[in-house]
Amino acid sequence: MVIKGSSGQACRAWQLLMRFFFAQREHLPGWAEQFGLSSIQCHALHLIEPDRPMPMSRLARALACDASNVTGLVDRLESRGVVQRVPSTTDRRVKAVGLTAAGAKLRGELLQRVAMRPHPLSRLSRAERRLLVEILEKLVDG
Amino acid sequence: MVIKGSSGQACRAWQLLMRFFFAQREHLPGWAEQFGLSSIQCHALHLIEPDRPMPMSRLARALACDASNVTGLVDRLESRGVVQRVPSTTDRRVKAVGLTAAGAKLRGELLQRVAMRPHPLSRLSRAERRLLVEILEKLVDG
DNA sequence: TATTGTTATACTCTATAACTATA
DNA sequence: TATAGTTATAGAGTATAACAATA
Repeated sequence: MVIKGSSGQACRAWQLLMRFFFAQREHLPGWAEQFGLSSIQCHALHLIEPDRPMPMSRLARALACDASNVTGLVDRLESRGVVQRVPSTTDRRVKAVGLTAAGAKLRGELLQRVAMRPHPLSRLSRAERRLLVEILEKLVDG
Repeated sequence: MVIKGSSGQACRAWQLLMRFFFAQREHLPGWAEQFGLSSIQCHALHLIEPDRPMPMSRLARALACDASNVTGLVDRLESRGVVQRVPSTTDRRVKAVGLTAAGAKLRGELLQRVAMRPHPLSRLSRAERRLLVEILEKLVDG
């Protein structure tokens, strides 16, 4: 596939990042299923820190989706027993989403499993890894 | 967010790649909408090369989804006027998905736009880009 | 018998619009 | 008036199972 535009290397790097993206997109749902969750549910669970309930509206912003979706998403997570709606004490309109004990446990396992996962990265040298981190930080934060 | 397991740097790199993944996941649908397509439809369109119709079953494998989904996906792409089902001459069971003239044009614009997109990558030095490509190749192919 | 594509069905994710209860 | 969350509705992506046509 030949593409014109930009520098050759930047373009190639971008294509590779896209291939990475679609590879993840294919593998993630199967991976998440280990935990009885969809990939977006995993993402939501990882965003909610233990003992720190997050208002639904903030969760919607963090997930970059409409607030109306969060209702159903949280419904499903709640019926799965991993989160719990807790009313705000300061604003009676607000409901926050907090982890249950089971949710905090599951989230821990999930993060642990993610951390153990990067087998392909372990083939990189120490110097390569350091540089990759530097580059990705520029990419993700910028 | 503190995670135990693996080496610190590999873990950090993996977290960054995941952040990249979810950032893309948020931005891609909006980006694809420019073309009147969903992100998966963009992905499919980019997989089908001009003058090279691809059997539905192969497309399903390439998209890593069940064959039954491809029926609807191709229906929508067909009603959008960018692809066309063409019967195989050698096996009367198979239908291949080929680009229409409009589809080939759209695909070209799409790839062009992707190529022009990597602004964050252009901030990298030449050496950084080269190394990033090397590392990503190991990651994606492995 | 096995494979290709389709249909039927069901669930999740997504958006928009209208509604309620609060602020 | 504006905001937080819900509901109703619609469309797209996903899977499984059953089916017809073909190999």
